Amino acid sequence: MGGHGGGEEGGRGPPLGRVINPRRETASGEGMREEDTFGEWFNRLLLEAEIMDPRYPVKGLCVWLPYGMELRNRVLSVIRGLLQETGHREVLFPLLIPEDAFRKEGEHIRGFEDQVYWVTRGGGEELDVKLVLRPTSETSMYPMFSLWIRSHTDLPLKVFQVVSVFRYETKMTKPMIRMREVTTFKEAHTVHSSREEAEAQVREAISLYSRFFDRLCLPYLVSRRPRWDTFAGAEYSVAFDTLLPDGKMLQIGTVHYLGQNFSRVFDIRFQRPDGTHEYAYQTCYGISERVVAATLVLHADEVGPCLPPSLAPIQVVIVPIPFKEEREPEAYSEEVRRRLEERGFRVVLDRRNLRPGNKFYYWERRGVPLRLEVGPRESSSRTVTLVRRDRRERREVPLEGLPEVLSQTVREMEEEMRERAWRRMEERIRRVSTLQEAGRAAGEGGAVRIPLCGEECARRAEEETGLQVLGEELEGEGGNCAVCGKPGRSFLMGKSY
RNA sequence: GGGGUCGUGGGGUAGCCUGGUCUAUCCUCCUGGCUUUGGGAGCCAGGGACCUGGGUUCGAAUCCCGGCGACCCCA
Repeated sequence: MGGHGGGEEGGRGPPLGRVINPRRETASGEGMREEDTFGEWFNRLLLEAEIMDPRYPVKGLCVWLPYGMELRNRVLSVIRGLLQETGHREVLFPLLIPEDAFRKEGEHIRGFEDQVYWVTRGGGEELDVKLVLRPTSETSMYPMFSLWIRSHTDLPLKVFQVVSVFRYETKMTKPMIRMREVTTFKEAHTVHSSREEAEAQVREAISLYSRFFDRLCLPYLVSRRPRWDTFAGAEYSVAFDTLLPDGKMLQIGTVHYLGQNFSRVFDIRFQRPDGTHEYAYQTCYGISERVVAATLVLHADEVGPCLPPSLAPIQVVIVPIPFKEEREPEAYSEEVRRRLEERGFRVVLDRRNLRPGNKFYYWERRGVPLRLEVGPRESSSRTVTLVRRDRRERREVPLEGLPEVLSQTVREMEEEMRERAWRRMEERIRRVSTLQEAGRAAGEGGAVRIPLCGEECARRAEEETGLQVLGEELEGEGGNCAVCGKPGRSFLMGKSY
């Protein structure tokens, strides 16, 4: 896994350069400690795990550190793979959008104008045409789509890009969760020749994102956002939310059906086989680095994160347990490392001059999912001691066949991490039938499923509970509306980022 | 949008209320040395800080005002 750290020969050693994070006393318990606030805990986790440095001197901007960058890139390669398998092609549009294009779609501009950054000057000169830093790329892409699309044979068009987007957030910013520069915005945009095909694309996107979150071992809830929370310019929006340890819901993905709202104003038309013209039907859908935040936070314990092994920049750390006058473990641990690298595992052999326990903590803070302890005992019996980061149970495994055992362990571990995270989330999402129960359940740090008959009553429910209506579940059991008593459908309510 | 708490070495803090022995505390971290280290944090030495701009004062880490930044609560 070259390139990690400035360690020993071949870059295989641990990072010996600057170690940013401090040592900390650890307490028992899981994840956040009592005295932690979520924000402070998360900042500390990011810095100690060397994922991100939140200390950049501009509000709402952060720095990705090398180790975090590797994690980010692995996450991206998963989503890239899924998109490419389903016929999406990667593109890259400019960061700057001219004012007139940005202002074309009325709803869209109303949704974003309060939070865009303007570029109004070049050197000492005022610009004739003001430019916005994209808050999202519809208005950057769609004028070009209009040029590209002539005929039904040009459709469907399915593209995506991974870029920074900028939003002048007025709320409190939070590293990776609410940023003014979202540095990892994966946005897909598709164009279709019929409403049916475009809505089928919405379903494909939902299934694609579901598979993506499964790969990250993340639990999620899917709901259709209420009208007032629909993406600016869309006909409807479907969103994925997950529950964070502080009891708030985090939106980790959205899928929007745009209908012809944008194609009309950007003049994206195609010619049908019969010679007539029609405006195209569009969708767009996005995820951001918030998925990395969720992955870190939902699989963490009091020491730090536990990365899903298939995504971890370092999958296995080997810690030699030395013995006086005994050189054998060193040679033996080299052999173990070599064998695993030959089989494609991302491995670090930590030969630093530190006590083993010190190294255990060091790698656990960085979320390395698997550890091999190799001492005189293992050396003489040709075995290793395998420790899973999430369970910390020790288990002796013969060197012969170790790669197979590790592959098996990776599968089991991810399955377990996924199930554990799902269980923890579901336990905290109560099904309730009254507003009083909703308020109480949310007060205990969770969210609720509640039957409501429609958006009017959803509004009322928000006002009376102080909670937010996230949306109507796509698949959910109904019941009588908690506000008016008429037959209703399952809505999600909770506190939200 | 409204309210609150707070900015001290890279990280976490003591000191601030009651201005002066603050040449600023402790832990961690970093550097160097020692030690091949006994399955969960070795030992010794050294390095490193009062967010920023103004004001009050003989004197400001400490008091006042603005800015920037962090965290929390409510809508």
